[in-house]
Amino acid sequence: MLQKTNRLCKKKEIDSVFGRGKSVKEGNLTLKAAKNQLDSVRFCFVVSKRVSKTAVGRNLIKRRMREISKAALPYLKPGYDLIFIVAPGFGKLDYRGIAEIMEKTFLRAGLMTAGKI
RNA sequence: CAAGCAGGUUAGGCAAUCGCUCCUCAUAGAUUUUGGUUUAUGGGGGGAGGAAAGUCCGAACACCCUCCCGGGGCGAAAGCCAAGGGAUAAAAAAGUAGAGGGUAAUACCCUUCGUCCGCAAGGAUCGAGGUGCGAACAGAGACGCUCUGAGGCGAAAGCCGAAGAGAUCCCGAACCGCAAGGUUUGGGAUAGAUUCAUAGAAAUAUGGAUUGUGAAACGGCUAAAUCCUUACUGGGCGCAAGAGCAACCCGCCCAAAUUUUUGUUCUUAACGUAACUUUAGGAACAAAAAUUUGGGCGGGAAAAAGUAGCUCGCUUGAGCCCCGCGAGUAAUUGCGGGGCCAGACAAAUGAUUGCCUCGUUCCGCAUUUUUGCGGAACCAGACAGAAUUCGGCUUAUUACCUGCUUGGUUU
RNA sequence: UGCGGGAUCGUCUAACGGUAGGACGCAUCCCUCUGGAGGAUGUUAUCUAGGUUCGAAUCCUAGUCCCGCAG
Repeated sequence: MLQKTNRLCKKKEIDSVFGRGKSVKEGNLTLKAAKNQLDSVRFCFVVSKRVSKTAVGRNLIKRRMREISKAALPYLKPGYDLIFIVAPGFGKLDYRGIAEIMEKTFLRAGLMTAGKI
């Protein structure tokens, strides 16, 4: 689990990222990124009910993405709010598959310099 | 061995690295609510289920409505107000239904009677009293026509019902019309085809039987799943209930500042005077009003808008599990002992690995079959994640165990 | 989390427990030199599974899917 300083929780802030953020799409994953006034990177994960019918399946995807984000945190540029939106078809992937897609997404968005997670 | 019926248990373990949340202790820091609050680090401890699910029921708890009791207060009295407690009686609405029991309570559970289903083990969302719908086809005939109603039966709902009126059908008469038909009027019928017995002079009444049709046939069937009554149960609304604080708004009070007005005192200038007076300006004090700021107290009814700010409720309760001794056929329950109990708030309980068993699939050998042994692969694999809390029900699902029934085969 | 509503032809909708109707579509034909308009004929449906009933779109139970409300 991420620390509280790396979580994006408030509805207002999420709405503002949706409004002014730039989006990058890689496969089934969409990333919305926007600058914030802080030194840290904050994450938010959106997994709709269409991805997985059960709460267990959705929580598993979110937990794995949080772990990958935690591992990637030292390599990322600070000062951004990030929202990951998961599209259907994501539930079949395991940990390594998700990590691969997220790494590609970070590189395409220009948030990461070294390609190591 | 096969098919089936009933009941029960289980829902992996150990370890490594990196993390999250709650409680507690220590250290360091911040801060005038200072044995408080809060931040960081470290030590210790706790951290999903049998269904956490569906939300189909029931309760606890909270608020509201109705009603009852009511400490106390006011009043000459009648009576009025009212903290608080409650659901005996009433209203309304919703539900329940063989009998008896269990429970906080239920549409749940247990025992038992009857009925139905099943060869059986067993099973059923069957069960108060009454009334009532029953198309089409088939059939002679399909719930039996409507209203008033003397009288009778019944605890009630309601039922039976002499007689009369209307309606429909059949038979007939008169009139109108070329005819189809129409109007008026008389009689009969409106539960019954055939047959038997009894009573009777008879009409008829009562009781029984029958072919065929059909789901159902003058005697029943069917209401939790379209009604009424009786008996029983106060009702509604759900923790996004509800409460407090802050903030905001309104009112009052206090303090300070500024402005304006008035009054008093002092002073400057001007007209005039012996002098007071008068006019204009300044300073000080007092009073009033307005505005702003700060503090305190009280309130926020209705409507509209904004903000999902903080805290409590919030997790130990009708608790759950095990053992022993009792009550009871049982569900359940009394006493004693021991053990266990998550509390987040965009929402923790995890991620990546290693090993061990439990399993699953495949292959080979032995065996009549079941099965056993060996090897390989997958390697805890299914359903599934607390959100106010419990008790049921239902649905989803892994691996197994026990008892019983029927049938087959072998001895 | 709690509470509530719904599912009927391709679409929008009706229907006391008793033959599932209508509109717009679609197909064919007529009309016209052709198309449109108009006319005629036809096509296609009760979310799923049990139950109550002689009989279920309707009533009951369970499930699936969709939608709404809360301060």
